[in-house]
Amino acid sequence: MNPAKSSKYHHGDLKNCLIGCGLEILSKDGIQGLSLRNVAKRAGVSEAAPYRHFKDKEALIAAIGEQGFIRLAARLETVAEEHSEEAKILFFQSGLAYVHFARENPDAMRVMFRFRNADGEMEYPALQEAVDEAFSFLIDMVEYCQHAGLARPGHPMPLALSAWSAVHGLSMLLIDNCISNEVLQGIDDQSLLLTTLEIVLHGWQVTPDTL
Amino acid sequence: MNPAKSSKYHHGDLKNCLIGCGLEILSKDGIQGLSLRNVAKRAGVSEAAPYRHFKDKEALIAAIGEQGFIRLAARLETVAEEHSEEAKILFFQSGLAYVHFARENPDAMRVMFRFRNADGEMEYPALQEAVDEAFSFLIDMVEYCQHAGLARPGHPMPLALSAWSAVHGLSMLLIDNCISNEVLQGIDDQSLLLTTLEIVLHGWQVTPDTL
DNA sequence: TCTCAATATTAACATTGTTAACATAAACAC
DNA sequence: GTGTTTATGTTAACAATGTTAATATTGAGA
Repeated sequence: MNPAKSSKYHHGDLKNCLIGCGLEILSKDGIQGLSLRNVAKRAGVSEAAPYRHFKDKEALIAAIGEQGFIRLAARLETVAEEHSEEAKILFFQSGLAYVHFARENPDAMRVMFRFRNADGEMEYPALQEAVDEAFSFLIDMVEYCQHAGLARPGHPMPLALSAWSAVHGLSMLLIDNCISNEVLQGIDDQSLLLTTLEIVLHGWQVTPDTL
Repeated sequence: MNPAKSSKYHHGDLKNCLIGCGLEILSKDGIQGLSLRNVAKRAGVSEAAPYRHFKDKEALIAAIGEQGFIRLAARLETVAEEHSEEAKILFFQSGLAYVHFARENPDAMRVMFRFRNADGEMEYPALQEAVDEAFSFLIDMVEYCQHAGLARPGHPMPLALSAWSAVHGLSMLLIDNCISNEVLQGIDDQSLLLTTLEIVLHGWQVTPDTL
């Protein structure tokens, strides 16, 4: 009578399986198609099974977001390893990697940045750690550029946030399809991205007293 | 028997009323609290009444997003009128206005940028017009800066998109509370915003052959 | 005044998040 | 091994929500 008696009653690794299934559904049908029941069905368990591993739907989405940050951080790490010899190239390749990740995982990207409440409190410490790791990579890169003379000395934080803002903003505008073909008018978005990065890098050399 | 017989059976301006009520709920309870039934209840009509004015929930949200863009465009227009004498001041004030708008209307902001499908097609022409108006303001500002010698000459589009990316990205990171107090370490976010704008403006002077 | 289109209501249905009550199996004490 | 406990899973039910069908009310124009 039971349709899947061959599989164990206890899944074994349901938690990670649910995260994986959630990611697949997110890629295929977007956030709209991501229901707990869908995820459970894809994982081959009953509709209430996820509640043994996640407090509620938001907690599952947070775990999916965490996975996203881990993958983004890993990608940036790879870039850092491959381009550690030249600060300028590292800067551009990092920015490219960020935007490419966003375009390849648009729904994951939207999910990743949705988990702080109004007080700035983070309810999901694991997600926070994943964010921190990605952010510390950014700070390292800024300091590397400072040592290489590509950026003005001083506190790296404002420089880091300006670069993050630019690549994050461009990523969001691209995945939200806000930059339409009519707007681009023949400019391909690869060169658009390079121009934006170029502008930020050049701007990094300005000293604060310019204001 | 009818609880509100005093009010007319026909509302008169239900469409705009629903948009207004939707905006209020969005500001108060966020996107989570925005259900069609909630909006209808606040407008004092039955749960199915909205369907005489909007195809579905998404269409109502699109109308709310349109309102958001109209308000943003109006705010930028005001800035343009007040600071038309000095390109540099116009640039900074525009950026400040964009980010302040986002921080004052975080949920509206998230809703505004959610309405293009995967093909880049916009299903809501009225929303598209509101976006175009805000974007044309941006182009005007870039050209003004070019004439004032603040930005390199040439196609204004890449410059416009770099600035949009920076202020949009910073807005999103701020309203998503991604820039925590530990990260800021005493840097107030007003100066953070100014630094980012300053970096973009300085970067605008670089010529493309720098690459 | 009569008719019709616009607009609103009520009732119903499917989907979904969530919980309670119960079932199964793995881990562990004896 | 045997029995107990704990972790993990299932089924059934409920409330909230988006949506539609059938119906009612009203305003506008012939």
